[in-house]
Amino acid sequence: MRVTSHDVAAEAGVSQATVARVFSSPDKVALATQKRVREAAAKLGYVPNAIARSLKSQRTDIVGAVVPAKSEYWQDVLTALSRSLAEQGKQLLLFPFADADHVEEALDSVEQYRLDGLVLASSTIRPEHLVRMRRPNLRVVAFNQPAASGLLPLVMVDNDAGARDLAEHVAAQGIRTAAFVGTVTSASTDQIRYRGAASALADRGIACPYVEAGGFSYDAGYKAAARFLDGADLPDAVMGGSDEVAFGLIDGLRTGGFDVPGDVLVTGFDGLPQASWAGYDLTTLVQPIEVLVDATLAMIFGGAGDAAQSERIVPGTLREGMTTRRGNG
Amino acid sequence: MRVTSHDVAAEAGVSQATVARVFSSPDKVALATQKRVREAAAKLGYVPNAIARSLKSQRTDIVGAVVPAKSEYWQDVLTALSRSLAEQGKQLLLFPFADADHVEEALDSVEQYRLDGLVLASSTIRPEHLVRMRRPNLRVVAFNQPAASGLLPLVMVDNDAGARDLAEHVAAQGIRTAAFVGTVTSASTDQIRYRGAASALADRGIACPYVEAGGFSYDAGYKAAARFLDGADLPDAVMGGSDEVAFGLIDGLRTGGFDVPGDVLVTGFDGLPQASWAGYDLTTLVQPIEVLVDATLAMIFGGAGDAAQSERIVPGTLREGMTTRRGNG
DNA sequence: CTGCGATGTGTCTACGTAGTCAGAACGAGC
DNA sequence: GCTCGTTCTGACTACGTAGACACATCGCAG
Repeated sequence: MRVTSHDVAAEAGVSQATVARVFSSPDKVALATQKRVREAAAKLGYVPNAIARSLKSQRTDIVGAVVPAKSEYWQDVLTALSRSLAEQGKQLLLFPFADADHVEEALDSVEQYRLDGLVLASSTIRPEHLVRMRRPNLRVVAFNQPAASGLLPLVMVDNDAGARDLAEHVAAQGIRTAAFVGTVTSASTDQIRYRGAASALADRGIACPYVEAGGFSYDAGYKAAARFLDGADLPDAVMGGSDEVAFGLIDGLRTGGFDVPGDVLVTGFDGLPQASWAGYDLTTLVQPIEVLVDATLAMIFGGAGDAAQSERIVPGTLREGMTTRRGNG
Repeated sequence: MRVTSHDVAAEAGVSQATVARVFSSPDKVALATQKRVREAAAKLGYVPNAIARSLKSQRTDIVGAVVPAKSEYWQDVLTALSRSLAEQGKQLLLFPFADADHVEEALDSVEQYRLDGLVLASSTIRPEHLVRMRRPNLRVVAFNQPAASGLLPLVMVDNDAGARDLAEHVAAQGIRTAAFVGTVTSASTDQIRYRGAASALADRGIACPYVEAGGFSYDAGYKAAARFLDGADLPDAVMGGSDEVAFGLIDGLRTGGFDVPGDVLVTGFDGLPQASWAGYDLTTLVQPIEVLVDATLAMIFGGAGDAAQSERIVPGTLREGMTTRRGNG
C-alpha cells in the first residue's frame, strides 16, 4: 500500500490538509507542526503524489518535446532543455517521431497529458500540423522552425544572418565558386540558410547553386559529395546545410581524393560538439543552445497571451575552424 | 474550460461511465453506442485526461530514465527507448543528472511520479544509491551497469566477452605491446572491459597497462593521447574504454604526428554511429541497443517478482574498421 | 412460459491532493 | 473585559477518470 497524506496526518496527529500544506505552502504552517509532520512523513516514507497534485492543481510541471527520433542536433537541444527544466523542478516528456508523416500520432499523445507547455522541435513539421497545435490551455513554442512564423510563438537562431556570416567568411578566403548542400528542401531552415548564403555570395559576384542532400544525416552528406567527385566541377567552397551533412561532405570529399581545406573549403551549421573535434575542426555557425532553450521556457512559463504571437530570434556565433583555412596552412 | 467525459456523456445521451469505457475497453460497449459517443467526443474536441486516468488506474504509462546529462552513447539509448515505448503507447520521462553527486536529486524527483518503471542508466551511480532505488511498486532496471549485479535487475552487453573479442582481434594483427585507456576507474563497465582485454592479451603474452582518461568524453581521450606522444613508449595498439574516448585518442595521436593505423592501432567500445564515419572507421564492439532496450522493457512490464533478481547479458558484435587494419592498407 | 446466462448500461465511489471556507486560539488595543 | 485582527488548523469538496456493482434487456433452452 502506498503511503498517503492521510497516513502521515494520522501519524502526526493533524489533518490531511495540514500535511498537504507542509509540502506545498509551508509558510502557512506553524514551525512546530511542520516539524512533527515532516518527521511522520520521514518515518512512513511518504512522498507526495505528483499525479494527484496535477489533477487538483491543473498543472503538471511537465513540458513535452516533439522531436525527430534521430538527430545529433536535437539531442543536444534535449539535453539542454531537460537540464534547464530540472533546475526549476520540472520534467521533460519526450514525444519522438520517426518521420514527418508520423507527427500526427505524436501530437495525439501529447493531448492526453495536460502539459504545462510543449516544444515543437523540428523543421519539417508541416504548416497544417502547426496550426493544429494551437490550443487553449497549452503553451506551444516552435523551436528553430521558421515555418511557424506567425502561426506559433517562435524561438530560433538567426539563420539568415548566420548563413551570411559564413558566406562572407568563405568569400573572404578568396573563393571564386561555391555550392550549398542543403538537407531537404522542405526544411524551412534550409531555405533560409541557403537564401542568406546565396544572397551574400551574390553580392560579391559568386554564384552558389543549391544541391539537395536528401536528408539530415552524415550519410546524406557523404553521398552528396559524390556529385562533386565526378566532373571537374568542384567548387572552391561547399557550404553544408547542417554540421552533420558537413561531416559527411568532408569525409566524402576526402575519400574521393580531395583535400579539405586544400582543394575545397567546407562549412557547416549548428555548432555540434563534434565540430570542435580535431578530426574535423569545422567552420560553422554555433547556435547558442542555452539561450534558445531559456528563451523557449520563458515563453512557456512567462507572461500572458501577447507572448503567443511573439518571436525571438537569437544571433549565432561564427566558429572559425580549419576547414576554411586556406593557403597559409 | 476543458471538455470532460461528463460533457461527452451529456452530448451523446449516455452516462460518463460509458464514455470512459469507449476509450479504455471498447469491447464492452455496443457498436452503435460507441459510434454515438465517438461522434460526440469529436464534436466537442474531447481528449481523455491521462492524469486522471493515472490517478484512478494506478498506472502512468510512463517510464522514467535516469541518465547522465552529456553522453553520446546514452543519447542513442534514449532514442531507442523512447521509440520503443512510443510503439506501446507509453512515454519517456527524462531525469538527467549533471554528475554522479547529483544523482540523489534526480532520484527524489522520480519518486513523486508513480512511474510504471525506471531505467537507471549510468555506470557511475554508486552502489549505495542503487540499493536506495529498490522500492516496492516500482520496477527499476539497471542498464549497462555491472555494479548493479545482485542489487537490481540488470540488462547489459557482455562487456567481458566484447573486450576479449577486441583484444583478440588486435592481437591477431601481430601487435607486441598494448595499452588500455579507460574512462574513469569508478565506472564499473570500465573495470570489466579492462580486465577482459588485459586477460585475453595476457594469454598471448602481451602486457596491457591501464591508463585513466579521467572522463567519458572526446576531450578526455584527446588529452590522454598526450601520454603516448612524449616518450618513445607508444604501444602497437591502444584500446579505448569507449568510442568517444577512442575518437579523442585517434585525433590526439594523429595531431601528435602518428598515423592510425600505421603507427598504432585503436579500438573503441559501444558502436556509436560516428564509428562508421569514414573519418574514423573505428574498430569497436557494437552494442545491440535495440535488443538491450527491448530486454529492459520486458523486465519492467514483464512477469512477477522473480524477474527482480534476473540478469540479462547480451552479446555485442565486433565491428572491424580501418583503425586496426595493419600493413596491407 | 419460465429460468438463466450473456450482454450492455447506469449509479456510485475512490484514487490523493490542494484550495475554500469556517472556526479556534491568541495577543493587542480601547 | 470586550472587540478586532492575525495566525493557524480542520472539515469539506472538486479535479476527471475507471472499476465495482446492480440492474435491465434479450436470446435461448428446458
